[in-house]
Amino acid sequence: MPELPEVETVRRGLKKYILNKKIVRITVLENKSFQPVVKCQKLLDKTIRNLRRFGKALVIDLDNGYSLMIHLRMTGQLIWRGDKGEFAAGHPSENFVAELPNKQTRVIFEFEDGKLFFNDQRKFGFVKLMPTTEVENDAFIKKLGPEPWDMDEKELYRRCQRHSKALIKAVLLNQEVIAGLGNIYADEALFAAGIHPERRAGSLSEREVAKVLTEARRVMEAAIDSGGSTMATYVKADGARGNYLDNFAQIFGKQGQRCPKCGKEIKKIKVAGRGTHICPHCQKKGKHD
DNA sequence: CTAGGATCCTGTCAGC
DNA sequence: TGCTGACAGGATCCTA
Repeated sequence: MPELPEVETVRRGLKKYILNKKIVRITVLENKSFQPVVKCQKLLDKTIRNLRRFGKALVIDLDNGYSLMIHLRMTGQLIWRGDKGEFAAGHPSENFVAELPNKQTRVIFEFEDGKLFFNDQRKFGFVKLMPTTEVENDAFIKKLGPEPWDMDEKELYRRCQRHSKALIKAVLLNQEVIAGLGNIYADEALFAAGIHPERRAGSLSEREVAKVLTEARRVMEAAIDSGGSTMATYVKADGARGNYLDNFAQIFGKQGQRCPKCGKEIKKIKVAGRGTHICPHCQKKGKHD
């Protein structure tokens, strides 16, 4: 998915088009994607009052005391097609420029001046309707760790010590430890910090943990800063996949290419069940400081 | 309690 | 061409 920077890009982009707008029609094409589907008509004639983000979850507050929590998981996308513009973000694919709805479209929210499509190839993502007062009690949101900017390096170090036997990459992917990092930004942050993803979290020094946190913030800030315009460019382009990531990433998806720091070959390995990109020269397993 | 693997689902790609 | 297995920007459930 869509990690924190992409969800933030969705939030900012959608806000321009749907804030204070009324939902005039709702179509659920895949029941699994809207929970609970029997209540979907509660959205009818309701107005969007706020868009919030909790880690990788987007929350849309309505004016009737209800909220929509949207999680894009691996392949979710939110695509706006309106009279006054288009916007697409989430998992990049040809859907960004395709005719919609299509067979990956799960939910359609219609407004007076446009349509919002929730597309999701693998159906892991979902839209969940709940009272606004219940959002912060939602199991996922309740367990969520602090945002990278809301915790200091000592706090992250403490959390690494608590999961001392786990691999550092697994710890960074754990949303209860720190909110928002996914497979791309975990690899990017570890590469930038010069830390091998298979190091045990408890083996990192305070200084190494501080470096990881600093780099995680830096790569995510950079992605958010470039996200909006890059996505807009992407939509207008030919739909060829991957421009955004290819331009942004230093290490992710770059296996076989040369490390930007030392020039040696970037490798792809499996860590914590996920494809993981490293420079074996710059990220050594035994390295301590 | 933690750590690690299987699982949900659709689609694409490499290799035979 | 058709088949097979691996893999995918995530999180949860189950087991040890």
